[in-house]
Amino acid sequence: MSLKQNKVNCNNCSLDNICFPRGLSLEEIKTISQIIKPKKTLQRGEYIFREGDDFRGVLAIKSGTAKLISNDHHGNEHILNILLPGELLGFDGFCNDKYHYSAIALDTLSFCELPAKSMDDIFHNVPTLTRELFRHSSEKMNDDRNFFVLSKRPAEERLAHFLISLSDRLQKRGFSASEFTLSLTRQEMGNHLGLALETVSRLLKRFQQENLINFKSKHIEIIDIPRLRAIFTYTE
Amino acid sequence: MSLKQNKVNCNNCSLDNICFPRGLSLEEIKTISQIIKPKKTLQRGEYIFREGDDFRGVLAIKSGTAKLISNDHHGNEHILNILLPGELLGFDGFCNDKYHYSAIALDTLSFCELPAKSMDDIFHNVPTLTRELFRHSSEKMNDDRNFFVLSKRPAEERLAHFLISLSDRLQKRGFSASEFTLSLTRQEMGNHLGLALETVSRLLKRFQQENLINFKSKHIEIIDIPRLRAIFTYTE
DNA sequence: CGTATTATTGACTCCATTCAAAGATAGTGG
DNA sequence: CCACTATCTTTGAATGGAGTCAATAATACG
Repeated sequence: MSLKQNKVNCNNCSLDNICFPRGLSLEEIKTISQIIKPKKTLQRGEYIFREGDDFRGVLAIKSGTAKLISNDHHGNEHILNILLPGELLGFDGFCNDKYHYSAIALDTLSFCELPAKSMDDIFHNVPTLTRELFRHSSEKMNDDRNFFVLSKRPAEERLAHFLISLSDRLQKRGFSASEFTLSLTRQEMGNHLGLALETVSRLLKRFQQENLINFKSKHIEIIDIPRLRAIFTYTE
Repeated sequence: MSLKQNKVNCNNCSLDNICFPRGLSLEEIKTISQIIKPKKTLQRGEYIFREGDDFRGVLAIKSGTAKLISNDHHGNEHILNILLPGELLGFDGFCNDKYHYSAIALDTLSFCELPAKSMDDIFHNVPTLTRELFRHSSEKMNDDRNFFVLSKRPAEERLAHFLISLSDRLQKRGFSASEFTLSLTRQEMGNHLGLALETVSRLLKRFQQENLINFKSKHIEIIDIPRLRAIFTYTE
């Protein structure tokens, strides 16, 4: 009983300039292509990993989206972040050799894996990737900090920032910056932003009335990106 | 004109089991002692680095405390964290080769430096330290996540958590868990916790009335650690 | 097609903020 | 060493932004 594994070729990947291979030479990309485990596919609702699972490695979303969830002492779920294609997750696993939050597919999703057991090998032999991993990890910290600082601002700024942040990140990945479908309920958006679901609903309606966005159910079109961005960028 | 630099000896350092040398062999500690820049001393109010400064390296607080500050689009300061002896800072600098927040001494403070220019050397030659740096960085991310999740809870839970978190971290570093002087104004505490300074003042008073703490100006004594911890741990 | 989940909308409530004023503390110079 | 000033803290009263509750509407799903 042997399973055939497809070989990874990071060099062919459309995400090569934002994912693991970022900044590496062709030679180095060949090396890591042999280390990285080929992509696996999950359906909506399936777990990439669960809080408390053993650290398997740093993962990269190849396609689809995911939500990161942490549970607090009161049994409430907290959506820490939404991940898009090309984004990495699992850096928290280096501490205690286990994951500290859960990652769940929001769509059909595929991901690649830089295995934990290859990590020492990488540290020894591919210092450029090591540096790049620190850079990725550092970027994540900066994004989180930014989100945290904004989480102290009023509801409308938080929602505006969330939408613009998605738009920016989608554009960087070659998707439309102005139109997307977000597989999140109002409840989940509210949870992520620290708002009641009713508040999210009311604000989306207001943004639509002000001709900033158009939405139908989970499909969102941003009509006026600059004005939506201005909501959390400038004080009026 | 030559400045004499004292040599670092991480092996002699009282913080060796929580700082850079954590988990390293005696041999490795010797190696990094030659790489790490000896400690510098700052007075209260002086900057360790400023937001936007070039990345000099990852730093370790040797003695004293510091606050990390970020500015938002509205010109408001946000205190991201309070750092205690043995804690590392600067991991955010790997991204864009600059620091993304400021670090300011709250007391007379000294710190050591793992220089940015030695980083590639370390990645090549001291993989154990590389791994340990990831572990440190990962721990920081987990602490921040924990703080973030709690920042959505009511004011009293946030303040209780802040006090217990300081107590825990101080104890781990060999200081008293129940008594300390915190060089922060009510304004700064409130800023860090996302609360108005008046709210901090009122809550501290309530905690004192409930015999959870005793305080006089900036000196705080925690009388009942378990009950204070229970405030943010259990729902009643 | 019927049922369950999700979304909208309105009315009411509350926690924490803001405003304001007095009191305490620390730092400075005569 | 004390007076003076600036800063910080406490306390009370009023306000408001977002949450909760509740009922209806829309959408998704088996």
